[in-house]
Amino acid sequence: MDNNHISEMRAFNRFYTALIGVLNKKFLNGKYSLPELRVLQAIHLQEGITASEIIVLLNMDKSYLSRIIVRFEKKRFISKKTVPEDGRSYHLCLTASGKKEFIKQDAATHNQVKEILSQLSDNDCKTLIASMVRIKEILSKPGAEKK
Amino acid sequence: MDNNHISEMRAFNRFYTALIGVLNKKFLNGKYSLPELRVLQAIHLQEGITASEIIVLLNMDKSYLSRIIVRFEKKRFISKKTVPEDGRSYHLCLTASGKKEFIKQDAATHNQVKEILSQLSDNDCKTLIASMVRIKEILSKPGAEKK
DNA sequence: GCATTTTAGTTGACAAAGTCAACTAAAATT
DNA sequence: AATTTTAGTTGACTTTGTCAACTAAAATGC
Repeated sequence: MDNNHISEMRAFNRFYTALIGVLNKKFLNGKYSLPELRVLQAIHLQEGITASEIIVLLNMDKSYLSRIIVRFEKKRFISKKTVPEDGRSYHLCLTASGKKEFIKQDAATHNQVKEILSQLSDNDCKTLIASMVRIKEILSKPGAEKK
Repeated sequence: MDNNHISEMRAFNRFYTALIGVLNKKFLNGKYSLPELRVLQAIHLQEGITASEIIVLLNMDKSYLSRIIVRFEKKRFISKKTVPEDGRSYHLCLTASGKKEFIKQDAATHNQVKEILSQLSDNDCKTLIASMVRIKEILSKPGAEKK
């Protein structure tokens, strides 16, 4: 096993952590926290998702999630419908205003990434994205991402 | 500007955030927090660094850092020497046991990354690292990482 | 079909992480 | 010499996240 490879990957991890940190700080305009937005996104992507599904999906503490849901309910961004065949759980959906708010936030992140890419030459941009796709592919193969 | 590229980059960000999250959870054996380790690392890499330099380097709140330093001082991991030409600041150094502890922690992360890479074929590993290097290069060019 | 165990979600109490403003003392500026 | 800036500390606070206890419904096992 090549030590240089290990160092390189660690360097990349540091680099990318910092980058994402900056991105997150910028787009988190203070209104919502990252986990909150991820919850909105999860519901947006999968209307009717249940809390326990989100817990697995986002690897989240259930009490933490429960409170996030309560907050969004109070804001009328989320609605709950009891699951007919299971009286313990709820189907979560975005309300119209919840959807609107999510779209708005989502557009903001989109634009932020756009801004980064727009500073690159066409060639760099292509290479960048291709590299990202490759990394994702390689690390998604079985084994690499286990807990 | 290609919307697909933007989506790909966002997908990568989500993917890599999750990966780093898992890594961090694993190696943060509970003993130290991430910022704490980054502080140790900063001092390790640059013996005699001052608090205000760390603040810039790690983009950290000074009160937060101050308390981290106090904790490490109490553990005898860090020593302070006043800067001769500036009575307000201190040169920070790792003590022998501080260094030892840092090395230990550092080895743990190293092994963790090693484990990931060891699950890949030689080819995948090479491609992965090359991709990481390329991403870092491209995004380090002026403009892309500004606050 | 009744007793036990498991699961979904909520709540309370708390710990950890991070921020903000006020402060002290030294250095730099004018 | 007076004023402003800078380094670092401290107090008070908010946000973020965790843990364990709890309720009610569902699934399991005799």
